[in-house]
Amino acid sequence: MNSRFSTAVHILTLLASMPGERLTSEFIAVSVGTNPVVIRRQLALLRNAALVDSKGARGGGWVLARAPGQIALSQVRVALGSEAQFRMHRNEPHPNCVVGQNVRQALSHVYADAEEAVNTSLKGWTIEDLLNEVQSAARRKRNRAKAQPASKSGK
Amino acid sequence: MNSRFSTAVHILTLLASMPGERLTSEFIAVSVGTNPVVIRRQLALLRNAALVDSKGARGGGWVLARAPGQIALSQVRVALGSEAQFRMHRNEPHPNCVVGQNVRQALSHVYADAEEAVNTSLKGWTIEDLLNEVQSAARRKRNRAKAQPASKSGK
DNA sequence: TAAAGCGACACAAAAATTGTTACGCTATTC
DNA sequence: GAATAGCGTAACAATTTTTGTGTCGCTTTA
Repeated sequence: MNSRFSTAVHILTLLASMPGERLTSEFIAVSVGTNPVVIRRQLALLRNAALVDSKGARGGGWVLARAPGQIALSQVRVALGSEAQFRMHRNEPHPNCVVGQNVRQALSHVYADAEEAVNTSLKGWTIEDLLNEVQSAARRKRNRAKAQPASKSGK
Repeated sequence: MNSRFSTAVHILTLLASMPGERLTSEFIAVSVGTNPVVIRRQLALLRNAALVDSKGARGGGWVLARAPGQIALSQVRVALGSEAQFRMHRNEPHPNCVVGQNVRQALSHVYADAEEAVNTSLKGWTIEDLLNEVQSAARRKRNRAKAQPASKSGK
């Protein structure tokens, strides 16, 4: 299942946090804690959806293709093609089993409904929202650390 | 990824299609096309949620614990504990990366929202609905076959 | 013209899921 | 009351999916 979506949001938020700068896949990979090729794979999909822009060669790298507030998480989801939260079981049912022969089709309606619900939900969040949450969480941590310089050198 | 949910719905629909009868895990396994132990694993979870009832020993087997119209797919989902459609990436982010250190927490809000949306959607479907869909699909196929006894002996 | 970066593919490693075997326990049935 | 059908469960094997790596070519900037 898809931790890919999580990674993609992570990357986009990172790009949003350093506006204007072109980040290389290697830099991103170090921040995220994985391999540059993994990053490129993800970003290639996001580029197809016109969410990011890449430039090869020296001085190249990645930037957001639009304002963070204009990137809804539903778009990210679609871009990744990760719309398969539900998955059919692929067993060969017994030929005489009426249920087995037809349940998948019935389920596909259910799943289409659920997908739509998820999408609607994700439409309510943008990369800007995420960045804000991340930054205020970081601020809270800093304040807490300053208030109680308890453990290691108040860092 | 969870094709488990699909399997569980399949099983429940099968039980609903033969009301009153206790089906053995082996019978179900043959219908579904898998191993009895796999079936039991699933049904054990559904039993914990009081959706089905089992009886061991001779003459034993499984039945629905309530009317098919009283089993919502959201309950099935909860019973299976399959509420992890989204998964966090588990890479160790760089210690200095503010985004990496906080994005998971931010995402957890997003995911909680989405889960709720899915649940609401699944509440709208019951096993009875599925059974009806399955049965009318089967009926349609039969009629089509009768209308054009084209291929193999009009079967 | 050399180096930095992306693009893409093939392959390796790891993780998660699914299937299988085996054995104990319980309640029927004869 | 003994044999048998069937669940309960755990351990293990096989498969599938996901993630990570290595490599090499191409492009652009310095």
